[in-house]
Amino acid sequence: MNHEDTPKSPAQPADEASANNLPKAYDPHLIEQRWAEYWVRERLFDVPTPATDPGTPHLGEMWDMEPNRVPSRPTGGPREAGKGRANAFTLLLPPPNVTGRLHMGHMLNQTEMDILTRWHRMSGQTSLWVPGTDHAGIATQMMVERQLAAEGTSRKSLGREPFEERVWEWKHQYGSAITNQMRRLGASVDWSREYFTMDDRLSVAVKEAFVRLYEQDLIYRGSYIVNWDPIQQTAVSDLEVTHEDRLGKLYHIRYPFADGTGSIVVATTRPETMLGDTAVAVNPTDARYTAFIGKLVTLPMSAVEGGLDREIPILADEWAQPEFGTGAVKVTPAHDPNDFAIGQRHALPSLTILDTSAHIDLPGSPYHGLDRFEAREKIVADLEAAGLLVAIKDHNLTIALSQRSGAVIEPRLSLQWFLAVNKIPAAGGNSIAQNAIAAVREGHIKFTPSMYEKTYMEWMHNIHDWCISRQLWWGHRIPAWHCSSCSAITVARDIPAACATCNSANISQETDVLDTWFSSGLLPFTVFGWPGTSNLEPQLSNLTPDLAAFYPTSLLVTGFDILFFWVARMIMLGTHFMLDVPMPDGSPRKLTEAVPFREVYIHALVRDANREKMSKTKGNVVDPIEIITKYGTDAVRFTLASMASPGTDIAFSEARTEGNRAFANKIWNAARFLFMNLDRARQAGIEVTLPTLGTPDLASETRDGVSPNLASPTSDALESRWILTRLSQTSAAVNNSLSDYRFDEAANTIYQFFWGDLCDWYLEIVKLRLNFEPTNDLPFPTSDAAEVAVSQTTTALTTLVGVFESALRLLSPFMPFLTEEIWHALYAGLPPAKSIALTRYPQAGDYPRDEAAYVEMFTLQELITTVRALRKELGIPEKESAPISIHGDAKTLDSLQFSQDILARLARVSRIEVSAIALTGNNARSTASFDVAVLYERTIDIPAERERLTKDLAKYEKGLAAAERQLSNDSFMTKAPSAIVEGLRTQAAETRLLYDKTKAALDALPAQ
RNA sequence: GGGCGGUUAGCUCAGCUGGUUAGAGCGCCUGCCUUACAAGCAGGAUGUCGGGGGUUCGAGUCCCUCACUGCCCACCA
Repeated sequence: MNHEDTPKSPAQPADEASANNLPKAYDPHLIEQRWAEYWVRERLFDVPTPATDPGTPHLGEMWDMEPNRVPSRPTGGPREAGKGRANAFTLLLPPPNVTGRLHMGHMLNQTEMDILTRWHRMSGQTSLWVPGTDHAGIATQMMVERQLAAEGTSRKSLGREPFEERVWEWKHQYGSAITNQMRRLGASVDWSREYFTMDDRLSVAVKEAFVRLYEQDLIYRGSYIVNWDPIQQTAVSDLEVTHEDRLGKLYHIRYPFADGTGSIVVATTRPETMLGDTAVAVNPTDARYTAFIGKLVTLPMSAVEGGLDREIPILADEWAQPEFGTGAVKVTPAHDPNDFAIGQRHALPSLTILDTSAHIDLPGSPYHGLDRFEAREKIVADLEAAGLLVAIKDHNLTIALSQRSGAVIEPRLSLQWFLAVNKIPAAGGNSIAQNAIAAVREGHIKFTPSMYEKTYMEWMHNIHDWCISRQLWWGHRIPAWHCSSCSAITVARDIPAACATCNSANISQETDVLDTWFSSGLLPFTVFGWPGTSNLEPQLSNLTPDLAAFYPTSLLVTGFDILFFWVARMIMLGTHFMLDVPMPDGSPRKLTEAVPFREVYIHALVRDANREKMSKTKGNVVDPIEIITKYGTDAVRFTLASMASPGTDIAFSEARTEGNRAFANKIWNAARFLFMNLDRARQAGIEVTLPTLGTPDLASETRDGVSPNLASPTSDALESRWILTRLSQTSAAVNNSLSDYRFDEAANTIYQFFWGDLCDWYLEIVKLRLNFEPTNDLPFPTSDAAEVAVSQTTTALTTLVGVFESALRLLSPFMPFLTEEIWHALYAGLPPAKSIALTRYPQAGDYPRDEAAYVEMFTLQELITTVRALRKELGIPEKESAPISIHGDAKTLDSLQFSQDILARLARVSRIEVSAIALTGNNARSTASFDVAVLYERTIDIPAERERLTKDLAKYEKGLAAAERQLSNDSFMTKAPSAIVEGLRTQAAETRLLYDKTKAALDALPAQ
C-alpha cells in the first residue's frame, strides 16, 4: 500500500502495511486500475473445461484446479438450485452490442451479476461467468454505414463483401470498447471464454440450428405481411416495433358503382393505399349495405392514366365493423395485415404499390416515385377535385414505428423466413412454444420477481410465428441456396455444389441474414460448444464436456426490456434443442435439464434522479464512467446494489453515491486505524496472529465449527463477544438476502454492521484495550499490570484483526477493489490466497454467538446514548467529564459494573453512583431497565424540557391506552397468540413505568 | 382495448407470510477539528402510511372502490 512510489505489483504489495504511508482520504484511483488488471492478468476467475472423461464428467475434480480454487462449500450459503447437480454456479452475461457504450443499465446488471458470482464463488461453488458481445445486426450496420456516408460513399456502392470486411474492420478496431469498460467495473468473468456471436464456432452452431429446424419443417419461407422499415429497408419483428398514439385523419371517400347506379363511401386513414385496393368490404349483417354485396365499384383513380382503371368487388366480411367510420372498408391486401387476411379469405389479388423505400411504385402513374405521404396529399387533393372526398375527420390512431430507425412501419407483403413456434414437429412432441410454456409452468424456470412469470406466459400463449430473416448484410447469412433453374431451395450445412432438387449448378445463396436474436437465443448452449465437433453418433456428440458441466446455466440476470426479445427466445430454442442432447449418463434429457437457465432475475430500469428515463435526446444520461471517475467504482457499485430492490425502478442518485463514497472512506480509515495499531504492536514486540478463517485450507477444517483462530485467543471482553455475535447475525442476514436477490437488504445490512456496529461502537471500545506503553496510565494496580496489559492488548488486537478481516470478506462482493487492497495489505505481502475473492464467504456458524453479551451490550449502549443526550441537554462541554447516578435492578447494575471504563470513554462519565431510589428530575431520564441522572449543576431550558416531557407523556399515554384497550378486549385475549399477548403485557408495563416517571419529572419542573 | 406495477418523513426508498410505540440514507437543526476518518463524531426535529369503505381481537400489510401515476401488450380501417 505504498502510494508514493510507482504502483507495485499487487501480487507483491509493500512489505509492511503501515498507517503512515496511507493517505488520509480514500482515493479509489490509486488502486482500482491496478486490481482490475491484476484480476484479469492472473486469470483468477477462469474456469477451464473439465477433463474429458467419457460417460461421467466429474466436477469434483475441478476443486483441484488452480486458480479458481475456493473453500469447500459452507453450510448456510447460497441455496442450491438443483439437487444432485454438480456444484457449479453458471451465469451467462447478456451480451452487449459491440457498438455499445457502457450505460447505467449495464452497470446495474453487471454489478448484480458480479455480486452474485463472487458470492457463489466465495461460498464454495465453481463459479463461471461467461462474457461476450453481440454482433447486433442493424445497430452495427448502421454505425458503419454512417461512417461510409461521412466518407462520401455507401454500403451499396461498396458492395456486399467489401462492406462486410469493412464491418469486421470496425469490429476489430472498436468492438472491445465495452468489454474494456467491463474490466474496469471489476466483473469477475472468465475472459478466456469470451465470445463474439459471429465467431466461427458460433456461426457453425447457428447454421446447424437453422438446418435442423428447417429439416424438422419448423422453418419455412413465405409471403406474408411483415413490418417493413423503409429506412433500413428490412423486415423487422413485431417486437422491434413501437406504437405511438397520434392525432390523424379519417378520410371518407366515395367509390362509385361500376354500373353507375350509385356509390359507397369508405373510410380510411391511408388514402394512398387505395392504389392497391382490390375490394371493398362490408359487414354481412349491415342492413345499409347488404343489397350492394357482389356489386362492382370503380376505383376512383380511374380518371388517372396508368392502368389504374379497374373495377373491384364489394364483398361481405365480418372484419368490417358497422359502427366504425362508414361501415365500409377498402381492402388493400399487400399493405395491411387485416386486409391481407381478408384477401386470403376471399382469394383477392394482392397489389404491391410501394417499393422498399415506401415510394409509390407504379410506373406511368402520376404518383409514381412519390413518397407515401406526398402521395397521400396529392391523392386527397385529386379526390377532392373530382368531388369524391366526402369528409375528413379527426381521428386518434396508433402508428407503428421502427424501434431502431424511427421510421413509420410500412406493412408490406414480402417473402420472408419464419420460425413456426406453434407447430407440432413431424416427429411428434411439443411445439416450440408448448415446451417454453411447460418449462415455466412446471417450475423448471423460476422468475424473480414472480410477476414476470405472468407476463411471460401471457406473451407466450399469444405468440405468432417469428420472422427470422432480415434484409441486411451484417449477420449470419441464411444457409439456403436458390436454384435459378427450378427455383427450388437447398438448405445445407456446407455450401452445396448443386441444387438438391434438379442438380443444377446454377444456385446462389440467400441474401438475407438471420435476426440477431436468433443467434443470441442459442447462446446458453452454443457457448458451451454445441453442437460439438466429434464425428461420433451425431446426437451423442452434441454433449460436450462443457455442456455436461455447465448446462443448464444457473441464472439469468437481465432487464425486463429483453424479456421477449431474448429471455423467451432462449427458453424456446434451449428447450427445443437441448431436449435432444443426452444427459452425461446417457439417459434422455428431460425438460427440467433442457432449460437454458434455472432462474431468471429481472431487475429494474435505472432512471435519472428525477425518475425520468435516461435518453440521449433528453440529455439526462448518466455516464457510469464519469460517475466512477468521480466517486470510485466501489461506491457506484454499492449505490446500485443498495437501491436495487425488486420491482421498482432505480432513480440513480448522486447524493447516495456520495454517501457510499463516504462509506468507502470510512472503511479505509478503519483500516488505517488497524494498521496504526499493528505498527505499534510490532514496535512493542507484540505478536498478532493474522486470521486464516477465510483461507481455503483452514476453511475446510472448520466448516462446521467455529474457527479456532477467532475463538481463541479471543478476548472475553464484552465488546468482543458482542461484535462476534453481530458478525454471526450479519453473516446470516446477508447470506439470506443474497439468496433472495435482495441486494438492497444485503448492502444495507453490511453498511449498518460496518459503520454502525464495528466503527461506531466496537472500534471506540477497543481503543481502551490497546495499550502499548504499560508503564504509563495503567488502570491495574498490581505488579503484573504490564503482563496483563500485553495479554489484553494482544487478544484485543487479534480479535479486532479477525473481525475486520471477516467484515472485509463480507463486503468484498460489493466493493471488490477496496476490500482487495486492504486485505492484501493486512497480510503484508504474504496473503493466504491470491485474492480475497478466493476466500470463504463468512457464515453465521463461523463466529460464536453470545446472546447474553448481546443483551448486555444493548443496555450499555442505551445507557451511553441516554447519558450523551442528557449531557447535551444540560449543556455540558464535550470535553468535560461528569458523574452519573444510576437506579436499576441488580442484574443491570451488575453488568454495568464491568463497563465503567467504557462509560468513562464513550459517555465521559467520571464517576458512577448507585441510587437506591428512582431518579426523576430535570437531569434524569428513564428507560425500561434503568433511571440515570447526570450530576451536573447547570440550569436547563425549562420550557424546552417541559415541551419534550409533555410530548413523551402524550406518546406514552397513547401507547398505554391502546395497550390497555387491547388487553381488556376479550376476543383479543382469547384469539391472539399467547406470545403476542405476553409481549403486549410487558410493553404495557414498561410504558406504564415510563409514563409514571415522565409524569413525575414533569411535575417536578418548576412552574413558570 | 386488455394486463401489470406504484402512491409511506422535505427528497430517494425499505417495511418478508397482518402482531408490541412505522425505519434507513440524503437533506435539515444544535454542539464538537475527541491523536482512524470534518467524505468525520455526538445529539435532535420531521409521517391522519393517496381518499373512502370492508374483513379481523388487531391493517402500512388482506379485500372492494375511487383518484393520481408509471409501464407492458394489442391487426380495428
